[in-house]
Amino acid sequence: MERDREAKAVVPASRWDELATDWCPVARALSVIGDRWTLLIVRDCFLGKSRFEEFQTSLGVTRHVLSERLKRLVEKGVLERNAYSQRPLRYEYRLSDKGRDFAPALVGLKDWGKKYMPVRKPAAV
Amino acid sequence: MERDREAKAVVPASRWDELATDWCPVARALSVIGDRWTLLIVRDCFLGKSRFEEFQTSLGVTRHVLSERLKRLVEKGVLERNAYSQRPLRYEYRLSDKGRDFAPALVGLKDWGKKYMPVRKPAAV
DNA sequence: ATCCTCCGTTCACAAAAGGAACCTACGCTC
DNA sequence: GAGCGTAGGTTCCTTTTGTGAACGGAGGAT
Repeated sequence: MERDREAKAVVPASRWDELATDWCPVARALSVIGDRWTLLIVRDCFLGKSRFEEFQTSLGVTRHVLSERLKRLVEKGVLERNAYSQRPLRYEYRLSDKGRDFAPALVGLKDWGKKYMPVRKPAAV
Repeated sequence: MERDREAKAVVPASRWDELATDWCPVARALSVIGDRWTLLIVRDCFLGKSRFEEFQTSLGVTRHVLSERLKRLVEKGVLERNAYSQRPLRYEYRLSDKGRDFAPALVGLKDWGKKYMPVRKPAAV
């Protein structure tokens, strides 16, 4: 029996969702992408990754959390979940227009990180 | 006796810190500002807020977490902690240059939030 | 038949956030 | 000088999240 996975909102509500109706657009943006892993998943999508295993090995996030974050991103319309294979029925996650339009914000983060968080190997103590 | 609060790194290391040396500048940026409250604190700073109580009442974050985040932001050089009063010894938190330079990223988030997360009162079910 | 791959789910435990009370140091008022 | 108020935290306990590792299912490859 196919359990009705698609049907219901699977990600439980949390304090996060309170931000979704905040007066401040930054807060509302954070209600969707404002956690460590979510933003990194989106970054990976921009880098062309699209599959569960790709995200998992790239990020080192636990499968549990990855699964939850992907569901949320799909729910919120940032990603789209499409079957890329019918016979072994497999899904991929791709940026929606909403997701692609996140690029400027990501670039802002990238530039700041590049400028203020340089990679330097810590000098031996 | 003045306990040596200033001296030691107070915020314990966490998985977050692993991101600080990531190859990706976005990840490195997230290692500093990549959590819900931190980014909102920074936003408040841009809005002119600077004191513990202001952040606390504005955000509704617990004092515990606020205290930790402020310490981290100071440690990481995003905020500066200055005494604004000597006799009752009180401190304020102000954006550093590094912090102020975060503006473009914040604007990116704001624009995205404004466009894709409009405030709409949920229709009564 | 048996192993392998992909995409998850489940479970027990560790880490972090939430909530409320408490503390310190000073100023103000009575 | 006792008591109240204020700013900036800290401490304690509970609840929520995240981690790590194992398991599952549906099909392919050998």
